[in-house]
Amino acid sequence: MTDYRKIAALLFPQIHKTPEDYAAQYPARSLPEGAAVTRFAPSPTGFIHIGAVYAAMIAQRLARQSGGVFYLRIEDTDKKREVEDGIAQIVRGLEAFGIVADEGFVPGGETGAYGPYQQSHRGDIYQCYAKDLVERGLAYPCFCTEEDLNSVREKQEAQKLRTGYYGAFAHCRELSDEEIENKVRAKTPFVLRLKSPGREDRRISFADKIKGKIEMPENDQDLVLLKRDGIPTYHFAHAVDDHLMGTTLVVRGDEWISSTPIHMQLFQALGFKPPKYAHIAPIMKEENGSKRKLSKRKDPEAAVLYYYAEGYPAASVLEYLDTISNSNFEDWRRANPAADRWEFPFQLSKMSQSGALFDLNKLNDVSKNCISRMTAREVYEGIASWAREYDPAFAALLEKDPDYAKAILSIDRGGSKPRKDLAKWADAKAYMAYFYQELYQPDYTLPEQVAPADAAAVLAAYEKVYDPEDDKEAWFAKVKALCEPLGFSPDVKAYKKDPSGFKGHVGDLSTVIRIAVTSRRNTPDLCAIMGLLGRDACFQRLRAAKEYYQSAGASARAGVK
RNA sequence: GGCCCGAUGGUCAAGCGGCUAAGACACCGCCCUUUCACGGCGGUAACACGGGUUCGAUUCCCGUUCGGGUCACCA
Repeated sequence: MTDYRKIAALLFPQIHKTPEDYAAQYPARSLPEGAAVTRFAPSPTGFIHIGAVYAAMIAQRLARQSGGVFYLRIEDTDKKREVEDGIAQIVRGLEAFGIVADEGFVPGGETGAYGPYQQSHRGDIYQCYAKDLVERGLAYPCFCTEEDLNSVREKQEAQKLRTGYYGAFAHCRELSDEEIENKVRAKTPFVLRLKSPGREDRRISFADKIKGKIEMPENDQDLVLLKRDGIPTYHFAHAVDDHLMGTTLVVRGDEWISSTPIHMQLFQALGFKPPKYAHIAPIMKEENGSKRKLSKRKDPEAAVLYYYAEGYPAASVLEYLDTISNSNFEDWRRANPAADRWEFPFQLSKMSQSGALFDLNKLNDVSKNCISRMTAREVYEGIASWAREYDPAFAALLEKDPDYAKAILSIDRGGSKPRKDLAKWADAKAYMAYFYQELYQPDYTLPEQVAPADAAAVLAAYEKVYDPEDDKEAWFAKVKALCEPLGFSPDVKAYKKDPSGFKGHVGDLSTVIRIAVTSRRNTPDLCAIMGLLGRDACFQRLRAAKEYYQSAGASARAGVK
């Protein structure tokens, strides 16, 4: 007859607390009815994955929406994969997207009454529950070596049996008290395994909040609870922590679905009420015609830093993620363009069952809309702070005269039909370049239908009438007035009906001026641009272009002869 | 291979027994327009396949195929 208490004491001599002690230390939370306690529980293994932000964002939303708590727990039970500064990277990465936990790890440290929120600091807690399991005959030490395990697996494979440590293959289940005592005394390393009460021929089901009812065979594997070093495995830590911390809803990637039977079993063995689960489908990437999960290793766009470096505003990435998470988000946004995204009534049941391909086009579109809703000041701040890090020279240029930059960004901003030129801060430099002498690179290439000599004539004439004081109407009236004497039609429609007799229309003519001033065929309102550039710069550019076309016209004539 | 999950246009997706099968992004055309952008209008484009159930299947059931996940002393 096995004496479980004796074995437990032998295995965990230093543990004196009991589960009751911890139950008292971490009382149930007093929260309003229906409030969800959710969490984000990453491993500090390097940069934050976009999928992690996605999951964290959903968990946070669910907690906030229900008046609950969202906390950040660090799952650092695998020292091999741990990365230096990992925790700070996570906290900072989330903060960059406005995700700050209510509890657990937050910028500046750790907070909350249910900690520690770092698994490596919870060793005694796990050991205590492990000891309890041993005392109750639900867990046992396993002294098998890696080689033992391998040979078992080979045997199983040869016989085409399910592999793993279960049933009759779980040799250490049968160890006598004496054998255990001897091995422990001899300091033989061991892991602690669950004595699984499950049976493969029985089924277990649970109601996933996203995927609905999922039915699977029970787990009958004697899973490792504590590793050789005494550190818990994910499964065990999950059960203990989420119970003690009062988690009511676990939001996690759907790669965990297949281990949920294990978790249900663990919760039961420990006497805990299991949380609800919401398994979210991963964000996918297309490669060579097939889908696969965005990979941290292979895909730069998996890293949240990528979006940051490209200059996508955090708000854009979040909104993009919102559109993926609930397909009615876009409709809601159209109906509530100015509303805070927190006001959107998010529903887990509206989440997609299968993974969505990451769509850069869509991100760009969402981001353009986001940026178009911002004020010039916000856009300026966004560009400047991005540039400080990724394009210091450009940042310096902007910061030399913030008001000028803001004025540029104000052109056609606001109103019901705002421009949507910028998808990311990195687009700003090209968009603004011609406003800065330091960045300006003249390019006088004309549209095909305009001859250099005509361009020269247009500029020569325009130079004489240009008045920086003109408002938009006066400005355009002058451009129009130039048309007929120079052989252009002031009326685009009339020209299109009958192009004969004209060299072009006002559009062509103003294009000449536009190119002369900005070296661009397409720009926002030219009058506003010239106003910002100032009279000196405008005259200077107008003249330079005119001279260019004059000499080009001359050489063209020379060539013809 | 076992076990799970999934399958509507190029992408994201509405749909939940009877619809000319929404909408968004992308693409194309037209309109507006001094250019662009914005906006408006329109267009190309989809229910993976085979069996059932039913008066009737995109929708329900079963197979097939395909895609994804998982089978660690990693999370």
